[in-house]
Amino acid sequence: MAGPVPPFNPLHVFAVAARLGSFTRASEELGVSQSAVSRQVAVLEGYLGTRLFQRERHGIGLTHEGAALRDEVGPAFDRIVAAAERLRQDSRATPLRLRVYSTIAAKWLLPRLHRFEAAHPGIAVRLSHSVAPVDFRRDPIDLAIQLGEGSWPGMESLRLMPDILQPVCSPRLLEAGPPLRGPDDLQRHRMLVSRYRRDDWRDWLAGIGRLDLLREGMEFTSSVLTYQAAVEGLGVAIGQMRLLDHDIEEGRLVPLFGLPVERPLAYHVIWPADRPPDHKARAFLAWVRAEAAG
Amino acid sequence: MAGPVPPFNPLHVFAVAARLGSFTRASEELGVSQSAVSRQVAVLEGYLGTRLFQRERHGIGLTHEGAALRDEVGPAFDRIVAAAERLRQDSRATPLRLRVYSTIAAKWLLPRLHRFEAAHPGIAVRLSHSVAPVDFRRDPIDLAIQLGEGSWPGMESLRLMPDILQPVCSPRLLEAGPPLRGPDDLQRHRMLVSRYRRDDWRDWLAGIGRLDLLREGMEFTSSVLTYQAAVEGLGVAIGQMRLLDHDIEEGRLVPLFGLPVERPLAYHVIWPADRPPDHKARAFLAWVRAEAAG
DNA sequence: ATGAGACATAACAAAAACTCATCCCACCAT
DNA sequence: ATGGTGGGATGAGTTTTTGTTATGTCTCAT
Repeated sequence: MAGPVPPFNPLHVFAVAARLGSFTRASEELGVSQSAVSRQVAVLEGYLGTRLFQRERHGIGLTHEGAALRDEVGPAFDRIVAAAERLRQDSRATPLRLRVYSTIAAKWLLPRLHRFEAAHPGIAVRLSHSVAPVDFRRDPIDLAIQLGEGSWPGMESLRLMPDILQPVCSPRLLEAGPPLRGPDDLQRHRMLVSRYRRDDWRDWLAGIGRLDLLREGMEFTSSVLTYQAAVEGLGVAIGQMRLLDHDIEEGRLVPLFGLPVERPLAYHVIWPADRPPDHKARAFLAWVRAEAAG
Repeated sequence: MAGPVPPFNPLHVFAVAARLGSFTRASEELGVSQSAVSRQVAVLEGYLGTRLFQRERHGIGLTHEGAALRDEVGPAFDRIVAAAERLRQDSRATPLRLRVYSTIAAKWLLPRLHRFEAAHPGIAVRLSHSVAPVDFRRDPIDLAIQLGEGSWPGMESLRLMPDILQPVCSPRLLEAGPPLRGPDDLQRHRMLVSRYRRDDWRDWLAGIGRLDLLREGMEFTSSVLTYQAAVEGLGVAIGQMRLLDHDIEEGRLVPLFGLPVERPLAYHVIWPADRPPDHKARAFLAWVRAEAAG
């Protein structure tokens, strides 16, 4: 049963080209360039030592050998493709259910999720959010991302990234508004606050030893809104730096003062200890860890 | 009929592993490392979003999905492999017939022919030699390599490489024998001559303007023997440099005096003008040209 | 406990596949 | 005949896949 195996990708490309009778149309169906098809067929011909197509005036025609090969491999590939596709569909029917904070979803996970989908086209992801801690017995959830110290009773967890605080504002505000050279200057600016993260300003000010600067701020019902307000130049928000890399890279926000403060809490992926992660969950864990690290 | 296609190599590796029930044994059958099999299966599982094997105590077992997939793709791959193999065998049944000088065969072509076979496993090569010019009407030959000026009546040709002459000897002779600092020193050495290339010494000496040094030499019935005599330290041979690169690289021979002389003749591949090269001949032409150039 | 067997994983290297840009060639409409 | 068009081939360079080595983990048998 051993022996040399033929190159399967060229064979498949050949099968498609033979079915359509044209390299160009095969390249369209396969979503690659015409050049790629031409080359793959040439590779196969080199491997087999036979011409499979006659290159003719305006087009191609199968040789005798080519026709014989197509009759054999065409149906076989159809079968393989169908079987794989069926399995992939079945698998997508039971998606991986994630629960995350909406801030994480909007600012961190969604912008990179396309990469996960590309790497694992068979795994569908369903996201849900809530501010309240997840209850795995009640909620139909496989994995959750939560902020915490890393130990939840009856749960296992994987530490993703720390929660690092630093004030941020729009570059326009920094240029055009009252100066923002040091924490003292915050007194001349509006402080933007997220309802569910009221302590962030306190924690940061405590971290730099300037609790005296704590004031009431303008409150929003979610961190996403708060950051959006900062982008719009409405004031200075206290930012979770690991979630804002995109906004900072693209110049919508700038971090202020160079005084980051790391909170004792960190983002973790958690799951119930009595339900070990299945294949999909493990794939997501490996991926999300790499994303958080890189 | 379009749609995304699954990765075929991982599928094939999976089919083998599923049939054998072991990654390690699959790796042996496929001639790759165990690690490669493990990774290919992991790629496929990632693509499909499903576990195909249960990694168990001491070994693996197919999951439900894995078994279903194997039943579909296993036979399909068998069919593809069989069809390709059959074509390849058929094709090898009519080998490419080459006629070359035995020197070219031994010193240049044979040492690199394995690369051609690796690139075109479907093309079998049959070599024959003769000193006399090829007669395509009489000899059952597809392509020949011959020395000449590049134009043969009724034939097409591809220039391969020039014929460059330079004396060579064994490094031992150079060290232990009488000195060989310049052409004059040849008088104190035996000159080795090939019967069919008697003019080589004359041409070289003429090229450096020292025809006065021409003497009788020790004659051998082929260039291969002549070079072998030089390797054994029996004297100084007049070498065709393009054929001796291997011997020189590996220290069996050293070129002398740094005075190469290019003859007006060059090695060409030739074929009858009324029989254009078929697929195999074209493959060989492309390959041999690249080898001669690189 | 200890070592042997079997799969997983990280880091790196090689080979395959692909792309872009450009040719070449046959056909067709001016 | 001339230039446009459709279809395939090819050179050069890049990206993806595939593979390797070395090492780790886990389980079983001694």
